[in-house]
Amino acid sequence: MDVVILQWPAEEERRASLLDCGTPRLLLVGRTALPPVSSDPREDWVRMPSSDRDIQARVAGLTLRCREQDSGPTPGPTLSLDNDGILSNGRNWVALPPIEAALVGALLDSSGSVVSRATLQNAAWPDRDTPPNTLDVHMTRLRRRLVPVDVVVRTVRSRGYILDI
Amino acid sequence: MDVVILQWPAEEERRASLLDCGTPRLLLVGRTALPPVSSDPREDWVRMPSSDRDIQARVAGLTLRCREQDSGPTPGPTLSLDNDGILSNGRNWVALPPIEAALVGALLDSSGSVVSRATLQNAAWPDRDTPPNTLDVHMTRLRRRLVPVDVVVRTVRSRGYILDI
DNA sequence: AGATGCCGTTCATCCCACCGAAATATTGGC
DNA sequence: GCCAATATTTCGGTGGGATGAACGGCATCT
Repeated sequence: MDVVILQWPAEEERRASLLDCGTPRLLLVGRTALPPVSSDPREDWVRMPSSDRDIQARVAGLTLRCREQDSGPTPGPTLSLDNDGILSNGRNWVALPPIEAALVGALLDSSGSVVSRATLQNAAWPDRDTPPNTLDVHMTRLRRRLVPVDVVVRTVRSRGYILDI
Repeated sequence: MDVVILQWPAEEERRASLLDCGTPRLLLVGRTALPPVSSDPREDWVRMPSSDRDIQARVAGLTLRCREQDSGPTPGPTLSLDNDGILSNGRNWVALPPIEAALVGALLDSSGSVVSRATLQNAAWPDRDTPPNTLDVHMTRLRRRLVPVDVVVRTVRSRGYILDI
């Protein structure tokens, strides 16, 4: 887990998204900006300008702190899908309708590798076959629903789809 | 729990003893000193010289972080239901009539996962079965009553209900 | 007893999430 | 530019839930 370094307050939105997925981050605080106050142990900041040595030290501290914490009770941002179609990522979650749950299930099973359209069709409609476009439609809907939990489905043209967290 | 401010590396021994008793501390790092690298979330440091504003921000961050951590691994606001049907969330509370209390009880037992309609029916009417719509009506009333205590019951279509805090 | 208020039940109706299909738009490879 | 693959939008149908209203039981208050 690497520390992400970003500008503050310029990259405020990026910071928010990193916070959501629990990525450790170091904010470089502009000369006149107000430093952010956060309770997140995965965040730190330095007032710019600052020596490389100090920045390295902050990064090292952050890394240590995260490692410590990850080895603790919090196993880290895990993506999981339960039997009721609840997909949770960290503290966020969504309820997926049956078909979309089946699709995510198939994508999750082969997490990290591409899943073919045929496999997905089979997972979602085991006992029937559908016009090919149906899958596309459900993919679009699924993608929309996954936005709040910060999960992305990438398409690999003429090969299939793959999950990206 | 107050933050102790001390010089680094001059007060190295004092730092060690504060670390032992878990007191939050902010090290003022001398102009040429090497910054300490620590995994302790109750410690922070600033390179001197530094503005009061920045030091205040560090102290505030440390304080927040400690408070968060002290409140234990359960970060959620304590939601509890007693035997008299009093549901309290922080300093807010409501009195629930017997059936609604039973419903909340069941939802709370499986907090974090979906509770089926069947389970809820069984919790609310253990010795008899009701027309399915009865549950809906009680759910509607329950929701209305839960607004002031800031608790939401989400429905997971054709699966059941889940508590959301 | 009558009045009042809370609770539980049922009924009737309305809303909206989910799904499938078809039409249209966009993208990528050649 | 052309074609194939994929995206997106729209529409209608279906069924699960949500909601409001009405009724009866039961307690408390006057």
